[in-house]
Amino acid sequence: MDITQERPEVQDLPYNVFAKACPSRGTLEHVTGRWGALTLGALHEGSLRFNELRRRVDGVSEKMLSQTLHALERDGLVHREAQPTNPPRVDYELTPLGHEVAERLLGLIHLLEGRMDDVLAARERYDGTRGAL
Amino acid sequence: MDITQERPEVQDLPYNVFAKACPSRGTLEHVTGRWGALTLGALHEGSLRFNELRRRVDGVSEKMLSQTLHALERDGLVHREAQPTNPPRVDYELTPLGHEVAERLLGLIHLLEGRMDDVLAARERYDGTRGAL
DNA sequence: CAGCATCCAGCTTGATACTG
DNA sequence: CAGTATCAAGCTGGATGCTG
Repeated sequence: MDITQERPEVQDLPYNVFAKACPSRGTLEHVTGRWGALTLGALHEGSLRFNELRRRVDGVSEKMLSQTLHALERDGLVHREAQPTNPPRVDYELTPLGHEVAERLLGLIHLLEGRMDDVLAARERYDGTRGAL
Repeated sequence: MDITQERPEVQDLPYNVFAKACPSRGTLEHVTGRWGALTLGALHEGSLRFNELRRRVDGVSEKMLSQTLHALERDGLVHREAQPTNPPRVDYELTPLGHEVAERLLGLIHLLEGRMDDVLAARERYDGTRGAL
C-alpha cells in the first residue's frame, strides 16, 4: 500500500523544505519573502518594467527590488528582457514555472485578503484576553 | 495609490496586500515568513506539542518558534491548548482558517519541492553566464 | 516540559549618491 | 530609465540562563 495516500506531504521526493539543509527552503524564502511574493504577484498580470514594478509594489526600495528580481531570475521564475536602446528599457515577466508559483501565491493572498476581518477579530480577542501590554 | 485600476478582479475587496499600509500584508508575512510557513505546514498533519514542533521544523530556535506561534495564534490561525498538568502539556493545532491557509501553503511548497531540479538548473545557467563571482 | 528575559553579533534594509 | 555602491541603523535571531 501507498502511504502517500494518507500523508501526501511525505511523498518520497528528493527535496524537503522541513530539512534545514534542503535548497528548496532557500527558494521558498525567495518566493514568499516580503518582496518576492509581491513581485511575483504583480508580474502575474503581465510583464512590467523596473519602475512600473516599483510603483506597483508599494514601499519597496530600488535596492530591494533589484535584489529580489535577481534572486527570482536566478531561480528561473522571472525572465529579464533588456533592450539596448537609449534610454534603456527592461521588461520583467514570469517564466512558466514563475506563473505556476504566482498562481498559488495569489490564491493564498486572496484567501487572506478575503478573511482579514476574521483575522482582525481574532487579533482583538487575543489582545483583549491578555489585558493591555 | 489605487491599484484597483489594474486589478479589476479585486475591485471590491477592502484589503489589498500591495498597499503598504494594509494589515493583510502583515498577516501575509506571518504566514509566509521563514518559520510561519513551516510551522503551519507541520501543524497541517495534526496537533503537535511545543518540542515536537521544534524537532519537526528543523533549525528553528525556541525563541523563534515561540514568537511564531504567538503571531499565528493572534491572527487566529493556530489554537493553543494548555493542560495544567505537571509537567505541563501544551498542544498546538490549526484553526479552520489555519487549515485553509496551510493547504495553499503546502500546495506551493510541494510545487517547489517537485520543481527544484528546474530551479537548480536555472541557477547553474544563471551563474554560468556571469562567470564566477 | 514549556516557555520568558536578556544580551549582542550580524544580516537586512533604506537613504543617498553615482554610473551607463 | 535602470540600475550599482556605500554606509548607518535597526531588526532578526541564536545562545544562554531562569521560572513554574
